[in-house]
Amino acid sequence: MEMKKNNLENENDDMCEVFNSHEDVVDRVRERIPDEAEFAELSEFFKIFGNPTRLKIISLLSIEDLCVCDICEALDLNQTTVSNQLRILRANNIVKYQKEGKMARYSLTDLHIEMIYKVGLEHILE
Amino acid sequence: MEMKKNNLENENDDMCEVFNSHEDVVDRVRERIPDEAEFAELSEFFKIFGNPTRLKIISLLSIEDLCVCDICEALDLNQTTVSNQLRILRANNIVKYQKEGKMARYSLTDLHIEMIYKVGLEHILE
DNA sequence: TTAACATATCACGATATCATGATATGACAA
DNA sequence: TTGTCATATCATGATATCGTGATATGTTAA
Repeated sequence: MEMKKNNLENENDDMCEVFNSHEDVVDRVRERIPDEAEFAELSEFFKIFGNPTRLKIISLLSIEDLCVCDICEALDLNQTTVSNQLRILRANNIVKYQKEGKMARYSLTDLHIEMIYKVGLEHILE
Repeated sequence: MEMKKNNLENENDDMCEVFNSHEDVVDRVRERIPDEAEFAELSEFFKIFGNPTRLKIISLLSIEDLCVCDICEALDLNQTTVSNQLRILRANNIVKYQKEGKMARYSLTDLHIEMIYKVGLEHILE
């Protein structure tokens, strides 16, 4: 049992016992993934895309920059809902805005956002 | 007020009143976004990425295909947790698997998954 | 058979997230 | 300085999601 650890190619490839599962494979992949903090940050980031209201806002802003009341009207949502979701989008660096008098004109932070949205849409449409 | 509806270029571009917000803009973007059902499906899809355990699994599988117990060990997570998350990933068409005797070897469904994961990671790392 | 192992499902209490009503802020016009 | 409009924040109850213990299923070897 102990000997097997040092084999680069494990001949008994179907074996997967609790204290000796494919160790070489496990060690190899473990080194190549991000750390705990990065996974936490990344999941917070993706969580933002997991809400239809926020996706709708992202979808609109991928077409053109808009003020809050235009977003409300285009989506037929009340102002509180939109404003709350915009706050979350802002806090997570997904949208930015520019004040223009009374108005606030929102836009997507960068192209990553649009790419993620579009690849996701492509995926669900097969 | 009523006349303004038909202007292609609205001269008073800063106006944004409740019943007459930039109508041309609103109408234009409203037509170009997905429908309610697609937003619902897309948000369910992205929700999957919004959990660190699932992201870790996706991250591992973007390196190579793995069986359940290797995932458990590489991530130091108990079997129930991994198996439950794999079920969710399967149900959402994010991973697939192949039975090999007692084992189940998991892999990512397609390249969209890897792309979304990697663009997201790029985004948070600036 | 029986045992051991790999994996899956069920049930549950703790926690997080949602949309929204009430209310606040801040800009402009009268 | 008062009113109105655009937007933001706060508080809340309903709902969803999380990780996990207990348990079930299915495969292989003895």
